[in-house]
Amino acid sequence: MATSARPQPPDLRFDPRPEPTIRDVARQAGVSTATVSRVISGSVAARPQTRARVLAVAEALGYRPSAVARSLKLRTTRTLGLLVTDIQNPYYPEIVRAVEDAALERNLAVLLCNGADDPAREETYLELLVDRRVDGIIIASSGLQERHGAWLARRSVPVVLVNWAAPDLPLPAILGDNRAGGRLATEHLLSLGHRRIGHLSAPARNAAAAERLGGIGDALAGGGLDPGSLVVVEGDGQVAGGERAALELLERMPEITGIVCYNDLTAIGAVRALRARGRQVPADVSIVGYDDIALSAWVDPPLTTIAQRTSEMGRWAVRRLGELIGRADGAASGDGSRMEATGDGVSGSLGPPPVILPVELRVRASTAAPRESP
Amino acid sequence: MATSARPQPPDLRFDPRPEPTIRDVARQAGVSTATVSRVISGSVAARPQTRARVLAVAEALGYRPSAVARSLKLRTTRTLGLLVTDIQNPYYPEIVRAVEDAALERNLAVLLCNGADDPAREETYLELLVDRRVDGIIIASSGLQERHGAWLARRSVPVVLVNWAAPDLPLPAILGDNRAGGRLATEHLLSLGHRRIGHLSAPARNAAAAERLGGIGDALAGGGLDPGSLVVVEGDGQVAGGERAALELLERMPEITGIVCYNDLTAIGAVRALRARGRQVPADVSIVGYDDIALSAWVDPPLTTIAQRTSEMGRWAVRRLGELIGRADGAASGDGSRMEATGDGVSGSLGPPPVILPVELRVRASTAAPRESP
DNA sequence: CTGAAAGCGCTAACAA
DNA sequence: TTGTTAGCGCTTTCAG
Repeated sequence: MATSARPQPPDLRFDPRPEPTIRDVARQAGVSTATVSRVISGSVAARPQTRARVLAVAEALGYRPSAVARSLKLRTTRTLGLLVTDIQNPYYPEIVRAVEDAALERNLAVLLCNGADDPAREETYLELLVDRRVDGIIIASSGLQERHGAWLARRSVPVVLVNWAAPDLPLPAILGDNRAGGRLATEHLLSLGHRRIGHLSAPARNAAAAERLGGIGDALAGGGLDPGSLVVVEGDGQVAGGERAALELLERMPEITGIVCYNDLTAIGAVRALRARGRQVPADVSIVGYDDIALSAWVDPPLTTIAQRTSEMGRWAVRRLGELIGRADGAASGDGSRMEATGDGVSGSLGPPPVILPVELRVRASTAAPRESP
Repeated sequence: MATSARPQPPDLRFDPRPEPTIRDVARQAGVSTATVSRVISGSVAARPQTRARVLAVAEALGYRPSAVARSLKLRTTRTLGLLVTDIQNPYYPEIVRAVEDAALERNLAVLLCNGADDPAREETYLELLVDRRVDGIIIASSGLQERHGAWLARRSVPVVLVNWAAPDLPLPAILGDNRAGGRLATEHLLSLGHRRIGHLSAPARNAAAAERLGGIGDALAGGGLDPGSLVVVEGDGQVAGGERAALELLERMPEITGIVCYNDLTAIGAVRALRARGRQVPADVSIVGYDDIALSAWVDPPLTTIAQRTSEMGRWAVRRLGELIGRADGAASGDGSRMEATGDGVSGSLGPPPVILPVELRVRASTAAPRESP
């Protein structure tokens, strides 16, 4: 048996060999702890001899300064909290990766918090992060304002938003140009000759969904179609919801030839639904996704989609948090990213407008001209 | 412009309103900090009146004890490190989720470390975790022993392994029964009538790959076929590698009707390759994946695959780490999970053998009887 | 039941 | 260049 019934038999415990402290090093090197501290941090020059001795002892002992003690003293933990909606949604690992890369560059650690679509859990995490005195929090969980607006308003830690913006709070935010994305997707279908277009959206509380819908309307109007006639069915941003919604869309609009989806997962669900109803993609119906998650290139057919600059978002968020914290510790310097900010600049008391990143149409194989072009 | 050129204009900084400390509470409540500490932690009973007063003040001030100070004093950070191979590989978010859930239950935080397939980065993280004095480390990154065996051997923190086992180190580990998985996948193909079977594996340094291959051999032998005749092509555990490898497999074995893949990603690549060569799945060739990631149900065709008990692994890892740490703080109690341990028990000096979790064949639509059943 | 005091491991004045 | 000292915010003896 690997799992014994006895609670913690002795051999289960890890040998608690304690880490050497700065005093151990100081003692063995015959200097004061202050000197060790200086040598290790390199903040103040020490006599080469002393320096060498301290370093040697530290090395021999395997001394590693305690970040805990240092945090207490320095009042900074060099740790970021990252709260995401749902780590199992393939979009979020991309953000996580981007944030983590940027953080590691500045040797910040990231406490990952997976909201798992549960407001109570989100709150637990928000408090946990404050308790742990993280230097800043990155929230990639749209709609958090509705659920925790009060907390956000009285927060005691810098917060930046990724992939959404809080409508009523002066929080720095970065997100893709959702309106343009919706428009691009739709224009693509129009240019292929589609005229009977539907939309699979996300729950209305999702601001991005509304924006994208707006963009779709823009494109329709631009193409001389009536935006009011667009049939919209609400999905849930997941495959299952996309499938369900697509089925309904087919009932309500059997003659449909093009579908713009809220995201790639929804699009994948739509493809499944269409197949289940005997329609080919793209031969019978074209489908456009959104986000360009890795997955979208792997499915059959590979999805035409709107690409977001996810890694740029992560990078920006970490950098921005660095500015807010004020500790000018930069492995900073230009990473070559140029970001175009839109917004009227008349931001009232709401602080600078969110940074809006351009999006891009990525044409793959889920779209084609409709069977009978008019 | 959202991003100003001036470095950190004043309005960019976050108002550093400091958190109230235990002394603030003590002062306002007219008691000593010791009393506040006792009331907050509930460790020692206080006079109801005092208690109420302290709680009221704490509430009013929005006092949240500093986990940093507490960590220093208590010599425990209530934080776990989780090192994964690649967060962008959809298998890992499932582990992350499981670990995180289990950790949150015991209110432990998780420092996420994404190795990103980079040994140097892994090492950086290992040291970072030690510096931060995490209470334990979960490593879900197979093959780490080859890269960081020395570090693992002299580690000063409890470590448990998830989804792999270190051959030469006495580290607690939990993983799926890879040999059985390989066997199950193959037996499934055999039972459908397949006789010309190939295998798309992962790099040989991957111990799981070897085990699975062994299982395939077992099944072949059991079915009266010569295991030596199995054609194996090495992929990379990703879609791209699977695609490449499948193409090669087709060249070397054009008459193939069944393919066992190292994992689902490889299987997805194989499906793509087959299609590219004009072969239908499963009509012409059947494909079996491994892992049962969410994705495998969404692709076309939905993958027949081997399911691992990922969330059980995560849960176990956290629990086991709790035992190793010895701090008997349990939101513990039975979570109903029963795990069957195999292994001969003759573990020599290598500690208890790894916990081996059973795996399960999940039949979907990527497998069928071969066209011409013999 | 409560307070005084020491100390977790580190850094930063301030002196020397 | 180096040592002494105080203190970050908390918990925990030890007295009272």
